Amino acid sequence: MTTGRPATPVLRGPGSTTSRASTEDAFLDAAERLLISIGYGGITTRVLANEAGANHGLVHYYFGSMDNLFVRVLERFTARLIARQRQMYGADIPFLEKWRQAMRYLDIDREYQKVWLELQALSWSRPHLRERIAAVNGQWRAVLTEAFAAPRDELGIKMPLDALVSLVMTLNEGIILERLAGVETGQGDLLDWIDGWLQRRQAERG
Amino acid sequence: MTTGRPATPVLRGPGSTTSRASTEDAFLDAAERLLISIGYGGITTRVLANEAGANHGLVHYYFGSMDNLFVRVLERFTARLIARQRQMYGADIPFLEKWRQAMRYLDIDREYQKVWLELQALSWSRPHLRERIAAVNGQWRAVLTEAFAAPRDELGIKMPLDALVSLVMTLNEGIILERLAGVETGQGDLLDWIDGWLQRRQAERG
DNA sequence: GACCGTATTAGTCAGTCGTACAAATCACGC
DNA sequence: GCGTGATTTGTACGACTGACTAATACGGTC
Repeated sequence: MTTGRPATPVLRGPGSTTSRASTEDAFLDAAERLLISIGYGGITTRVLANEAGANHGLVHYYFGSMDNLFVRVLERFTARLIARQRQMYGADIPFLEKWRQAMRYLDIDREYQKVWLELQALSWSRPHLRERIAAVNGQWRAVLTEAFAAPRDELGIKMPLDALVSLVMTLNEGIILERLAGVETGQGDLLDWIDGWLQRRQAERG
Repeated sequence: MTTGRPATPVLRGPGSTTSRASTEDAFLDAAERLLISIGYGGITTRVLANEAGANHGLVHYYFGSMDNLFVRVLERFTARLIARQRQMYGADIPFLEKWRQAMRYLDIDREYQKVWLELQALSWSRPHLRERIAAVNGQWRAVLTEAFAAPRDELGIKMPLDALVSLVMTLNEGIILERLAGVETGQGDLLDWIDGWLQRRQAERG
């Protein structure tokens, strides 16, 4: 498990809400692990509290509802990966290298992807969650829009930027969805072809 | 609701299992409607039986488990749409027309898509369902592989067929996933660009 | 009309659920 | 060392769950 942080005791600062942060984090860490392993359907207040090593009554005391806690897990996890992704795309290396790194991340980040899709599935039946889930989608879209604007010109891609970003977004989401269902047929062929296409373009243009 | 069939009383044939089929269908129809409207998480034997107008004990009598019933819903629904899709792709019209019809279906079939993704989400935490869900994915893949083999040659697409099919599959799945979360940004631009690209190719080659 | 197997019903079972809440505990300023 | 408010605990509640069972209704066959 690369994502869960140890429940390090936090140095108590002045004021009143001292250990609150660490307990909240224990819940968020536990929920993250459980979303990855058993999905939201199997998470009850008692199961979650047991995993977090805390009392189940605290879930409502701190978060009000399980839904709210779940969304906080996604938002915290997303912030980590968005920052990493922005840094990667901002590096001063050829675009082809960035693309390859992004495809490696697509392979590595399966735990985040599970959390993201679990929460999406939850939002299908919980309309009040839709907005916050869509916001996460929007953040990823913003990262890709920034990252692909310049390479699009350099590689001479005629497709409008919005269309290109949607192509990459849906490609990623489709691959994630299939992999979660245990399907990987043809994905390697497709990603290999894209890699070759980028190589050729870079050789011609760059 | 365009998908649910009315619970027409079936003419009792000889033998013993006479009205069994109609009761089973009532459950499958009800489950289909409920998967679309509230998702699998909200469906219990009693809710389902109420929607089907039957006794909740019959769920186990007929299907053994809710999971099994859910998968039968998906398989029945898939069979309907696979047949329609094969017929459409088999017609003697230009490929561009077929593609446009497929994109119309992608817009119309949201109820099926909801059922499909609900069942995929269920399979994430139920390993024993994975195989049957993956089989549905395989059926769609087979349809696309047949449908795109000839057009690929005619339009002079260099990408390997498996890669091309994965591109179309993941594109579709990504669009479905985003739409379920209420996100449609850029999809129109992308589909318009693809349409234009196909027009140009057809004009040059066809 | 008696018979038989399937279809159907109502009801029971042992659990689990989210939520609420009073009591206990804790940290900390004074 | 006491008061105070935040934090944590244990317990209880009513509702609900999937699974199961025994009894009954029914439809067709002799």
